[in-house]
Amino acid sequence: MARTASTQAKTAGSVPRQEFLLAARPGYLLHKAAMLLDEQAETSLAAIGIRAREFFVLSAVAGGPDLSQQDLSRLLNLDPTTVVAVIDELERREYLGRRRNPADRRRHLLVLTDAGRTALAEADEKASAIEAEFFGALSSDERDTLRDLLGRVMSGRWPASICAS
Amino acid sequence: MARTASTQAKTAGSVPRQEFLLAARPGYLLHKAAMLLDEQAETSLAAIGIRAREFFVLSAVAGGPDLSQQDLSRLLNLDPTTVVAVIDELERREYLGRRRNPADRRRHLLVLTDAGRTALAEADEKASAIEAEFFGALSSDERDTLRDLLGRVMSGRWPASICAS
DNA sequence: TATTGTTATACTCTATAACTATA
DNA sequence: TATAGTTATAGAGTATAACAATA
Repeated sequence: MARTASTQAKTAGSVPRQEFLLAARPGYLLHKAAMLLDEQAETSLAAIGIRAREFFVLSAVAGGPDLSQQDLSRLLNLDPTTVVAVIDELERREYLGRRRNPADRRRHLLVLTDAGRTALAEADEKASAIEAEFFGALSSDERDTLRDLLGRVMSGRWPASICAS
Repeated sequence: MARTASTQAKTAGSVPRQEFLLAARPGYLLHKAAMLLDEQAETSLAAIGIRAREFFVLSAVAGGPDLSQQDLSRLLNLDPTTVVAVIDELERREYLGRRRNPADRRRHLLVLTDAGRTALAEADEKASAIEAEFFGALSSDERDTLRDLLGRVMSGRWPASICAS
């Protein structure tokens, strides 16, 4: 874990001075908030022995066995070789299994095990707790608004493999 | 640049299926949107030969010469050793200079040169263009709302060195 | 005794290219 | 001829520890 993270928590102030112009940019706020959230998520999930990216993969695979490893790569912004490594590890821990896809024997069907589903449920609970803490300054309505706005920003930017149409 | 990025743009769909549960989480939306924005920012700034982190440092230093390198580390979520490398590079290109701080001779005063100010102005324009494109799906009011919400989330999480009180 | 900046170094993560098997 | 997954390897990025100068 980065040394910057823990130090930051201790020296946290209230609101930045006007001179720090980046803080006025929605883009930088998005970047900075995501960095903080990523750190907290990684720390919190470490308590149950799961990396954030592993949680992402488990969660995506839980949606159905139809996502190829390359789909996961595009969806989760992970290099294809990183996906291999993550799935190797998840398979080693018996959270999921690779089966051949009969429809296209180059691809794998990724299927969760019961242990995988249990781990995912645990991680999902942690994720909710992290969000509750991280977005704690916002009311429930405001959190919905934030989610809608970010959803709109992301609209049209998801890979085709997970889209309805 | 990640291969996932360019591929993603080409295969972009509209809105994720319900089965991709992560897409319903404000936390994951924040994470994913920031990844995309970071990629686009890096690509766009590369056109003028500047890294995103270099832009961040230039912008923070422009606010005043009172931020130490460790302040920058905490503020920008960069390891202290990374800050040294970034400033080395910016100094080599004569965008800024290190002066001894007479008040505390362990610290440096980081001062922008005219060339640094010019580069910053260029980068700032690029940044505005990136934001205009990235948040293009939102109205001006909605963009303000997003900025306010993220600002509230970040409130109390900035390092003391850039805070007013 | 603690802190700032620095260096050297180890480590992790990511990207590149090549290969196998399938289509 | 192209694609999915894999491997090996190179390269970039990050963290760790130690040091000099200063407080």
